[in-house]
Amino acid sequence: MSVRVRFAPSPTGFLHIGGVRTALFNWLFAKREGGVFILRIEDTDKERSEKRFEDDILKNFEWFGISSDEPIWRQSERIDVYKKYLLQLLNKGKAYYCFCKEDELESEYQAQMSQGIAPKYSGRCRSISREDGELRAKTERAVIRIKMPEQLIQFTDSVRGKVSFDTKLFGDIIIAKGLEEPLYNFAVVVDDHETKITHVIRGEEHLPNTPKQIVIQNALGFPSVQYGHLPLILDTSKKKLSKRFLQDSLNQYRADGYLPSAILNFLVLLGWHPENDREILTVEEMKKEFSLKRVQKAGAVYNTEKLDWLNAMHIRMVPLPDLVEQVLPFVPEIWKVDTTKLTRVVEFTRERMKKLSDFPLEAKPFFEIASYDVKLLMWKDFPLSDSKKHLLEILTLIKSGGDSSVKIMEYANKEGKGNVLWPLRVAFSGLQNSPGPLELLSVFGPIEAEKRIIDAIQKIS
RNA sequence: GGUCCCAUAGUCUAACGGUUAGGACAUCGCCCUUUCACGGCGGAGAUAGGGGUCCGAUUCCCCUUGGGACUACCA
Repeated sequence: MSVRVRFAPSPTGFLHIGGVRTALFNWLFAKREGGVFILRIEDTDKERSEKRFEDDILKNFEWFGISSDEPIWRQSERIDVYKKYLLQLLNKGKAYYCFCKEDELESEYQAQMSQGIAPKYSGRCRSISREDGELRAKTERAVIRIKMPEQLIQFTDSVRGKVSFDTKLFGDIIIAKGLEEPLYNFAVVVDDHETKITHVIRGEEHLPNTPKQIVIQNALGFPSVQYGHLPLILDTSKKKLSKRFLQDSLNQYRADGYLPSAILNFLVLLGWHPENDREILTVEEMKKEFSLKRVQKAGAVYNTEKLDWLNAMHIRMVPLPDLVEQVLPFVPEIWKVDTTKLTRVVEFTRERMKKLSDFPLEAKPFFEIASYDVKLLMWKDFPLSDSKKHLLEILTLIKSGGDSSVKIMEYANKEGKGNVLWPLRVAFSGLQNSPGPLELLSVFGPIEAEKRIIDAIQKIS
């Protein structure tokens, strides 16, 4: 049987990094196994689900290059199907209507909790007959509960191995707020079955839901699926990272010019590691090498220092013309006029960038000179007059034509590299730190060079 | 409180029961170098504690400790 997996976000908020990682692991697993990856929108919660959130999720997936192999599945469009299965459970006596009031239940739970017992539903409405239940449900507000069999649920998790839960602690859980309003645990089971999902790969926070879903699965007579629970992504104090933080960071990364491939590379390493020691991976390599067996059990602290490094590495892997394209959103309009020049500048600055938004800063000296203090032209303890002398000499070298950079290097080797090249670099960039003077010269040419050198000389005198 | 899960450096991680416990990020130092970045070389830094099993435990078992998730008529 071929592998079928899904990623099932609920559109109650913007897509966050944790979701991207879960989706990535599912997607990679499917690709590796030659299977199918499905995107399912879990919008059964009408109050909180919003279209704009769904749009955001889809838009981001496109950016990452992760796509659903089949049409997107929306729970809100499947209400009839859930209803069918709900009825089936009701008819078989495996589920029943419950008319208990929420606030009464609440105080019951409180009482149980204060006695140190796990709070659970008493099963009071179990005794209501099918007919009575249905009748009352027409006029009275009712929820549907599943009869929880008392048993030990055991399953083998792909990443955790054998896991077991005692259903005695659960009680009869609510699976729907009525025939038209299925709840998460129930809808998941139905959807996974309807879409023939073979492997459920999701975050560890879902581990306690698994036995409940297995019970529902059994009641419905569905075959079981293989579960795999991914380690949580934690903050520096080892707590599960907040959705809010994860959402903001994804938006921030996009705005800062992190490459999707670098983010994916960073995320895949959060809980997984290839067989060798290689860590810089392209998406294609991830697809080839991913395996559930090598997924970590312990939670991973989210530390983005490595993301910066990975992003720098990925920036270097992008072919130059593509990189120019990608850097464009960060380039001031006036710099876009000369694309040949822009390309050369990108070439000289790509290794200096950690993220694409670094480009304007790194590229600035190629286009314009910063205002600077005359003292900056001084090399170490040598007098400013030395700098002036060297700049004057370079000026004549440039004016004499030919390959001026060769001549400048010859001169620099004779006079001392720092003596010559430092003031020249400052004259060209006006900066404490910048690319080398010859690189700058090769991009903006002799005319601009002469102008900047003359300005520097005038500053000195 | 209850149930469940987890435990190698600051962080991400590697190690069919036998390794000087490996790699990467970060950090520090040196080199390269006109500066910064890049690059190269090197340093410091870890198996939570205690019991077993075994000729031999990072690895298997138990306990302790610590951390976390879940505990909705949300997903």
